Amino acid sequence: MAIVRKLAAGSISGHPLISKLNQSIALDDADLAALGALLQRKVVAHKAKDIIVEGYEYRVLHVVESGFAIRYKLLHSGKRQIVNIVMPGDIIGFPACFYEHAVFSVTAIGDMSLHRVPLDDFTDLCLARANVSTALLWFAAREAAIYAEHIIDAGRREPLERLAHFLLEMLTRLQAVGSASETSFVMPLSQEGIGDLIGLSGPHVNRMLAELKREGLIAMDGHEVTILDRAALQILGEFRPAYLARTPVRPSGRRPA
Amino acid sequence: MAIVRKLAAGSISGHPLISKLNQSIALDDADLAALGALLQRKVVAHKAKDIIVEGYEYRVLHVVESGFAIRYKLLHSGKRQIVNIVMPGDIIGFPACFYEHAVFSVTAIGDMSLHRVPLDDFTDLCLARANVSTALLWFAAREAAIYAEHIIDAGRREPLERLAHFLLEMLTRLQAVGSASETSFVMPLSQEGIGDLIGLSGPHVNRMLAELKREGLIAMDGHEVTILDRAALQILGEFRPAYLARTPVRPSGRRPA
DNA sequence: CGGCGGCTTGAGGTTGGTCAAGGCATGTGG
DNA sequence: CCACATGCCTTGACCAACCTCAAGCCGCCG
Repeated sequence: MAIVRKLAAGSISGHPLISKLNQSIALDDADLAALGALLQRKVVAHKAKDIIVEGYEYRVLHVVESGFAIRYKLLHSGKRQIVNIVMPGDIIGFPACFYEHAVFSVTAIGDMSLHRVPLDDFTDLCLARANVSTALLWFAAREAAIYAEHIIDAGRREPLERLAHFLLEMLTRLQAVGSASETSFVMPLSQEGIGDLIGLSGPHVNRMLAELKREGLIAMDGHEVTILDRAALQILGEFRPAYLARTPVRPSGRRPA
Repeated sequence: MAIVRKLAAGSISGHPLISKLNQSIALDDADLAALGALLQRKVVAHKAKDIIVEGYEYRVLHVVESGFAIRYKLLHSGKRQIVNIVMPGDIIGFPACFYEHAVFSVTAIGDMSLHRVPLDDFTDLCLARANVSTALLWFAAREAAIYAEHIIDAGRREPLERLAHFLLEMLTRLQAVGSASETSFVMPLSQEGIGDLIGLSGPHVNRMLAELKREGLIAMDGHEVTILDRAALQILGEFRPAYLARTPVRPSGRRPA
C-alpha cells in the first residue's frame, strides 16, 4: 500500500495540475497521495473531439495533462464566442459539472492527454482535504481573474490592443506550463478562432496581425508567433502579468480556534 | 464559550453569504460558529466610497451584508469597464486579495453594510474547515460562470440582446438575495454605468432601452425596471437562468479512503 | 433659485463586419 | 507522382452599426 502510494505520488508529482496547486499551497504527502489516487484513469482525446457539449449533464471531470481545448458557446445567430483556452493543468468540467446542464461546450483543438475523474471522487477529496480544496479555491480565483480580463478585452479595448493583450496572455500562460520559449510560442488557434476568442471577425484579425507585424512588434512564421518588442506590446495592450502570477496561500501561522 | 458560539451562529445565520454557502453544502454547527467568528467587525461604506483601488495591496476581505458595489477597471483611454456588480452575499477582495496588487477597483454605488475579515483569518478558516473551503469553491465556480456569460455578452451578442440578457441577469440575481419582486427591481446603475458594464456608450444604452420599451418588453419608472414579457426577453437575450442557479455539492456518501 | 447629474435626442463620421475572390499549403486517392 | 479537394490566410469593396460630440431638458438637492 505504501508502495502504491509512493508510486502514485511519484508518477503524478510532475503533473501540471499538481505543480500548479503546489505553487499556491504546500501540499503534504497525504494530499499528494489522495490526488494521485484521483488521477488514475488516463484517456486521450483527438483533435476536434467534443469533450463537453452544452446542455448535457456531466458527472465527470477531465484534468488536462497535455494538449489544448477551447471552452465556448454557440449563439443562435451562428456566432461562436470562445470563453477560454484550456491548457495543461486546467480542469475541464470546472465549473460545467457544478450545474445540472453544462453551460459551455469544450472541444479539443489538438490531441490531448487527460485524466478522467468522477465528480463524486473529486467532491469527496475536497471535503476530506482542506489543503486541496483551498488550493483549488485559489486556482478558481485565478480563473475568474483571467475571465475578468477577457471581459475588459471584449468590452472596452480597441481591436489592436485586444490582440496585443491576447498574444501576451498566451505567451505568459504557455510559459507557465513550459510550452513556450522566452519570446515565442505556437498559436493553437486559426485566425478565425482568435476572432471568436477576442470578439473580432477573421479578416479583421488578419488586418490587426498585419499591423503588429508592420510595426515590428511581432513576427510570425506559420503558426509560430515571436514577440519582438514585449515592452511596446505591454503598453499597447495594457498588459500586467500580475493577474496570471502564482499567488501563494500564506497561512497566518496561528493555530485555528 | 458555547453561548458565544450560539449567539454568533444565531446572529449570522441570516447573513446572505451564509445562506448562499448553505445552499451548496450543508454546513455543520462548527462551520457556522467559525464563520460567525469571522463576521464580527461590521463596517459601513457610503455611496461612492472606494473600497479597493487598483494597484494597492490588500490583506483584508469585505463580505457584503447589504448594498451594491461595482468591480471595474479604468483604461488609459479613459474608458471604464465594469466587470461585475457586487451584491449582498458577495465577497469584496475576492479574488483581488489573492494578488500582490489589486487587479480591479471596487466602489460602492450606494450605502453598504460590510463585514471586515482579515485575509489571514479567512485563509486559516479555509485550511481548517474543508466544508467551508469546498462551499467557497462552488461559490467561486458560479462567479466564474457569471463572468463567462459577460464575455459572451461583450464579445458576440448584439446590443439589444446584451441589454435583454443583462436585465434578466439583474432580476434573477436580485431575486436570489431578496431585493426584487417577481417582475421588477430597482436599477442601481445610471445608463452610462450600464454602458460601462455591457460595453456600449451611454446614448446607445438609452436607444436600446427605448426600443425594449417600444416593443412592450419592459417598462421603466425612474430607476424601477419592470419586466413585462419575460419569455420574449429570454429568447431575445438567449438567457438561461441555469448558470445562476444554486448548485448543491452532492457528496458520494462513500467514506474517503 | 441656481447648479448639477443624468436622461433624451439628433447629426455625422469611423470602425469594423460581411461578402467575395484568389492564393497557398497540406493531405489524399488514383 | 500528379490531380484534386480542403482549409486557412490574405486582400479588397461596401455598408451598417455604433461611437462621438453636442445641445436641450428634467428633476433633485443644496
